[in-house]
Amino acid sequence: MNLVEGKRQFVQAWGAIGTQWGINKTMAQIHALMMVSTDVLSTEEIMEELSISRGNANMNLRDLIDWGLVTKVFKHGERRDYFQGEKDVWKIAKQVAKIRKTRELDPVLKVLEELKKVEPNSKSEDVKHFQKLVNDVHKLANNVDRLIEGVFKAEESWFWDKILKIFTK
Amino acid sequence: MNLVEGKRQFVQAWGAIGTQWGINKTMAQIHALMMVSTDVLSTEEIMEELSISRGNANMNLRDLIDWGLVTKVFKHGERRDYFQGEKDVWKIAKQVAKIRKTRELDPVLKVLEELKKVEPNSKSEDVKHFQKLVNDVHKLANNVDRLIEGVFKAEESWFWDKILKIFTK
DNA sequence: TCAAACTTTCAATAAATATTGAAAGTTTTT
DNA sequence: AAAAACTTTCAATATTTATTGAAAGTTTGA
Repeated sequence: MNLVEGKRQFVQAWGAIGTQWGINKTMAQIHALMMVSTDVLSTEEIMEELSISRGNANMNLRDLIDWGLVTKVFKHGERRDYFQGEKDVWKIAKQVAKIRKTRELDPVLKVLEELKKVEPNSKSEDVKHFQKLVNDVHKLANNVDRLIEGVFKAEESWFWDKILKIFTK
Repeated sequence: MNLVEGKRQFVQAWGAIGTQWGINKTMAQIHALMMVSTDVLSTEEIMEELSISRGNANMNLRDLIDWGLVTKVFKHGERRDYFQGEKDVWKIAKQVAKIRKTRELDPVLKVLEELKKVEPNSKSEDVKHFQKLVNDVHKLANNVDRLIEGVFKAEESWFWDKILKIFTK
C-alpha cells in the first residue's frame, strides 16, 4: 500500500469510529487529516481533501478548537488561517476523556445526587431496590471519574506500566 | 422526590447518556426501565411505560439480548414472553465494554495492522511520520484492549482497590 | 386442524443530525 | 473609504437513523 492510499484509509477509519462514539464524522475526519499531515492546513485544503463545504469545515474546526485538539496558527505575512492538530496520540486520548467527562459524566453524577433524595427513610422494598441501584451507579461513575482523573495526572509510560503490572503478574 | 418520579428521571437520564455514546435512546431506556424494576417485564408493559410501538420494543429487546444485558424468562403457564434485565451495574459495565471492544476496537486493530504495511522501507520523512502515527495509535488501542481484558478478569473490589491505590499514594 | 395469542419483520414515515452555500461579518490593504 | 481577502453564521436542505404499525409468522390449546 502506498502513502496516499494509507492516509485515505486512516481518515476513513477514524471517521467511522467517531460516528460510533457519538462524534460527528466530519469532525473526526478533519482531525484524522491533521494527524496524518506533517504540515498545517488551511480551510481550503481541508474542504478540498474531504470534499466538504466551507461552512461545514469552519464549524467543525471550531468544535475541534473547543475540544482543545486543534489550534489556529498564523503564517508570517499571510492573511489566511491555518490549523494545527495535536499529534500526540496519548494527549489526544487524555483530552477527549477529559472533555467527555466534564460534559457528560459530571451532569450524570449531579442527577444521581438528586435521585439519592428519593424517599430516603422508606422501608419499602421497591424504594430500597431503587436506592441500591442509584448508589451502585453512583459508585461506578465515581470510580470511572477517579480513573480518568488519575490518568490525567499520570505520565504515559508510568501509567501504563502500573496498570499492566496489575494484570501480568 | 417520590419513587415514581425518581424512576422516570433515571430512565430519561440513562436514555440521554446512551444517545451521546452512540447507543439508541430506546435501547438505553428499556434497559434503564429493567434496572429500576424489581420484577420482570412483558413487551406490553414496556410499550406502555415508554410509549413506544410494539416493533420498536421488540427490536430493541432483541438488541439488548444480543448485547447480553437482557434475558427472556418464561412464566409457568403463561404464553407471553417476559424479560429480565441484568441488575448488577458492574457486570453491565463489563459487558458493554466487552461487546464494544469486539465490535469496534478489534476491527480498528485490523485496519492498523494493514496500515503498517505502507511503504515499510521508505526513508521519506512523510512516510516515517505516518508510520509513527499508525504505530502510536496501535499501541494505544492495544493498551485499551489489555486494560479492558484485565477488567474482565478482575473482581470488582479487587480491581478498583488496585487502581485507586495507584492514584492515592 | 383451526383459531387465538402472541412475536417478528420490514417498508413507509418521522425525527434527529449533519451539511450546504449564500449572505453577513471582519480585517487588511490600497 | 472602498475594495479585496478572508471567516463566520444560519436557514434551507439532505442524509442518516429511529420508529411505527400492519401484515406475516409462530406456537399453543381446544
